[in-house]
Amino acid sequence: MAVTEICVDCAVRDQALCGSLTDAELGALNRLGRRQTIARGETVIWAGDESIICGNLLEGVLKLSASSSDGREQIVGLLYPADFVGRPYADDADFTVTALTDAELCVFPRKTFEGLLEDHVRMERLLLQRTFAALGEARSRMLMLARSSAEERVASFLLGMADRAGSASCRAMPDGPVTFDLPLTRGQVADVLGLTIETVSRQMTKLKAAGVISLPGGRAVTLRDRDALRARAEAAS
Amino acid sequence: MAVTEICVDCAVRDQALCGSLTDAELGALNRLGRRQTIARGETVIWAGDESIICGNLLEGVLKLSASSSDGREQIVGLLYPADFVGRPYADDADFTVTALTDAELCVFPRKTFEGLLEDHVRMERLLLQRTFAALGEARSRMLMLARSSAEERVASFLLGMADRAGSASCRAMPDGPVTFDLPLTRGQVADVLGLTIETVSRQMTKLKAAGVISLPGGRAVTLRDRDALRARAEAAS
DNA sequence: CGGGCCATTGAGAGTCGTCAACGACTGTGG
DNA sequence: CCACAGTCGTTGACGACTCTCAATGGCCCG
Repeated sequence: MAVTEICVDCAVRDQALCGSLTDAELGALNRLGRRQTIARGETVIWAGDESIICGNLLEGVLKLSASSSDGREQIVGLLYPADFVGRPYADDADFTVTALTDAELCVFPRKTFEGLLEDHVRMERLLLQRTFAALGEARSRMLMLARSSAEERVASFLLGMADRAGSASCRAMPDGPVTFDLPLTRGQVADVLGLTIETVSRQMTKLKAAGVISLPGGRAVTLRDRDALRARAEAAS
Repeated sequence: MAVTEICVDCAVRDQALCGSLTDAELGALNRLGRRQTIARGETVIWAGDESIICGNLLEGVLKLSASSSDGREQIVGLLYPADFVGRPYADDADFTVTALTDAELCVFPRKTFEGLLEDHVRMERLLLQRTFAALGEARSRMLMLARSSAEERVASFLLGMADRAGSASCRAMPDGPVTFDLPLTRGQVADVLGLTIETVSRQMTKLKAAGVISLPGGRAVTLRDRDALRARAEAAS
């Protein structure tokens, strides 16, 4: 069977929604979608605009953000490779999607994608499951945003980012020191955690002073004492 | 055609997921589900427990709540009649579901319900759409919880509750004074808004003092000046 | 070398949480 | 019928946490 052009080198083919499709089905997909590269800082979808595209993230990190009329912003979700992007079955996009790093997407016109869902029930079911997972995650974050202190937020954020980075460079020792780069600026971390830049910075230096983490420079972070960090995360998930 | 026993007097039949089914399909449903009544304060689903049931809310108001290990609680969603309850395709329940008023549910064993979804694609699609809607709502609340002041939260909460209550007693004048009963105690309002009882109470009396609302007694609220309330809600959805 | 952007640090102020007291209302039992 | 406890809501005093404003220094790039 001829392999599809687009999908053949897809880095996330078996983790994304398309993993539910057969090779034959992928061939059809190939004709409908296209690759799209995005530079860091570029916005793919604007909240309030017509919901035109859906797709999968292949590479990079995207932010999903909401903002109020007077400019206050909140990042309501981060998207990583293999995550689904977009809002099927709605005329308008709810949130703004912006690239935090250079990124690559595999996109479909929304209507086309809805047709795909209808033709491929397994894919629709997978999307339903993912949407439930995203809903659960969003609700967990509501607890954090509403009830956690700044220290708890920063600590649990670092633990979460370490899990994500750690799985990539999968290490043998689960509790030894880990070093990784945050894909976010302090300002973006603040937008995720519902804090200000200054508060995030202060909490980071506080954790450093306590010997729980190190800040080698740039956006690198080293977790020195994960248990201590977990203790400070308390309320978080 | 013989009408089904359970579904025939269902108050939300055409608004809930079942609205997508034919009469024949409803007949099958009838054998699988059952009615369940819940007293105010009773908990239907405990976070962390096995996810056993799914269903539709027929009557009453339920809260969906998350709590941290040390007891801090946050209401992450409110459920009204015709809303879907439960978490298909997951072994454990993510959140606790508790009745705020006496309530009535139409429930199915989770596995049974998953089978229903597979057999009735239109229902599955409807559930997907609702889940996306719930996700959007949860994310909007994240903005509120992270960035709004106490006054903004209370004002937008009152506007939201008025919309909900107002549609029931559908009035001709869209901006005249409305009176309605909150189905929540001050403590529960605080849990929804991520505040404390005292702060909610103070904001309410502040709005009353400003002539924006009245508090006739009990849990009744009268909106006197909706525009002023909207102005104070600002950042909210 | 100068201009941005980013991160850190300090000082001060404001909002909201905590603790506490009190009144209204309800249901219970003597 | 009344004392009583329990729940709910309000109000006050106080303090802590976080935001705001401001200054500084590092780093990268033109």
